[in-house]
Amino acid sequence: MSTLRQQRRAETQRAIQTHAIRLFTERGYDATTVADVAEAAGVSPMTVYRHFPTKEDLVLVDEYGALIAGRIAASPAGQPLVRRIGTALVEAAALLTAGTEKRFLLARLRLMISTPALRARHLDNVYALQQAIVDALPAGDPEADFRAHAAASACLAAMHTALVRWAADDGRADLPDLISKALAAAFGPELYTGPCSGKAG
Amino acid sequence: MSTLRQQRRAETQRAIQTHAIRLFTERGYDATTVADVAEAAGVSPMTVYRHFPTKEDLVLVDEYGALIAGRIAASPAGQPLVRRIGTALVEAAALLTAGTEKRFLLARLRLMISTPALRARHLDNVYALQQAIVDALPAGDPEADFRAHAAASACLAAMHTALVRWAADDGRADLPDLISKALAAAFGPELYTGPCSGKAG
DNA sequence: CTCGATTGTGTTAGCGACTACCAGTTTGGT
DNA sequence: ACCAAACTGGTAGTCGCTAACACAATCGAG
Repeated sequence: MSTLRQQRRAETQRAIQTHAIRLFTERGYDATTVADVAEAAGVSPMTVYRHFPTKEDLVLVDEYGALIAGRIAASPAGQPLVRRIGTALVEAAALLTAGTEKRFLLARLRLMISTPALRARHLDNVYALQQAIVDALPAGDPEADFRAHAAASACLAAMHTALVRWAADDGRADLPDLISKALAAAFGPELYTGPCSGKAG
Repeated sequence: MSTLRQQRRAETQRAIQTHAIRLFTERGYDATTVADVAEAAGVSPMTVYRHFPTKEDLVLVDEYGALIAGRIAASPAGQPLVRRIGTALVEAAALLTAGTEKRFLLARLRLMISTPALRARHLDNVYALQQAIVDALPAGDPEADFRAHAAASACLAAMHTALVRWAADDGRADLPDLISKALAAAFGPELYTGPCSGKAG
C-alpha cells in the first residue's frame, strides 16, 4: 500500500490518544468529554470516533493477546495447564515492559484501574483473552474444555493482580517477577519446579 | 418502619425488573430502551431510574457478597487461602441455587454472559467481591496482602467459569459441584484434602 | 499531468442513557 | 387533621455514539 496516508493516519491517532490520556489524567475520565479530546488534538469529534470505536478504547491496552495464545499453543503439552499458561504470561510481560513507553503504559494502566467503566471493559478484554487461550489449546472433550477454562481464568486473574500491584508501585517492581509471585501465591510454588501430582487429564 | 410504603416499593421494583428481563430476553438488551421497560411496567422512565441506578442494574446479581466475606473471615486460619475461599464460594452457591426463582436467576445469568456491557459490569462486580474477600482476611504485611489478592482473584475466576458452564447447561448441573470441579482443575485436588507440599514431599 | 476512485475529514441531525430541577400526590407519625 | 417525608411525573439538558451527506486530499493509471 502507500506510506503517506498511513503515516498521517497513525500520526493523528497518536495525537488523539496522547491528548486523551493527558486530559483523562488531569481532569478525570468522566469529567472529560470526547469533544474536549478532539479540540485538544485539533480535530473534529467525528474524527475521534473514526479512529477509536468508543471513548474507552482511547485508554484500553489489548496487544500481546495473539502472542500469548500462540506461545501457549506451542508450549509442551506434558506440563500442567497452569504452568504452560503462566509461563506464557510471564514472557509476554517481559516483552510488554521492554517497550520504550513505560510511562505512557503506566498512565493508561492507572486510568484503567481507577475508573470503573474502564476497569469493567478491561476485565472483559481479559475474559476475551481467556477464550483465546482456551481456543489455542487442542480441543478435547467438554470436561477438558472446562478444566482449560478454569485454569486459564485463574491464571489471568493472578496476572491481573500483579498488574494492579505493578501500577500501584509506579512500575518500579519487575512485572514478570510480580506475575510469577502471584501465580505461586495462587497455585503454590510446586507448579514452577515440577508437577504437584500426576494430574492425568 | 415497614409496611405499605416499602411493600409498594418492592412491588414496583419487582414489576420493573421482571418486565425488563422479559423484554431483554425477547428483543435483546441493546434493542430494548429504558422507556420500553417503563411502559411495560406501567411507570414513567423516571421511576425506573429511581429504583435502579443504571439500565445494567436491572439485570445484575449482587447478593451473597457480604455473606461470602463473613464466612471467609470466620473460617479456620490454618488452612491454605484457596481452600478457605473456595469452601465459602461453594457454600454460597448452595444457598444461591436453593432459592425458588432458579429460572429467573438463569435468565439474568444468560443475559449477563451474552451481552458485552452486562458481562463487563458483572466482571467488575466480581472484582469488587475480591476486594471484599481480601478485606475480610486479617491484614498482614504487603506481601501477605498481595498473596491474598492473588488467591482470591484466582478462586473467583474459577467460580465464574463454573457459573458460565452452569448457565450453558441451563442449570441442570449442580452449581456447587461445578465450582468444586473448577477449583480442583485450577489448583489441583490436593487443596481439598490437604496442603500440596505435604503430599509431594 | 490529468482523471477517476479511494480515503480522511467535517457538518448536521438524531437516538438513547442519564441527571438536575421543579411540581404534584400519597403516606406515616403525631 | 396536620406536617414532614417519600414516591412519582414532566421538562430540559448533557454526553456518548451513529447515520447520511458533502468536501478536500491522496493515490493509481492512462
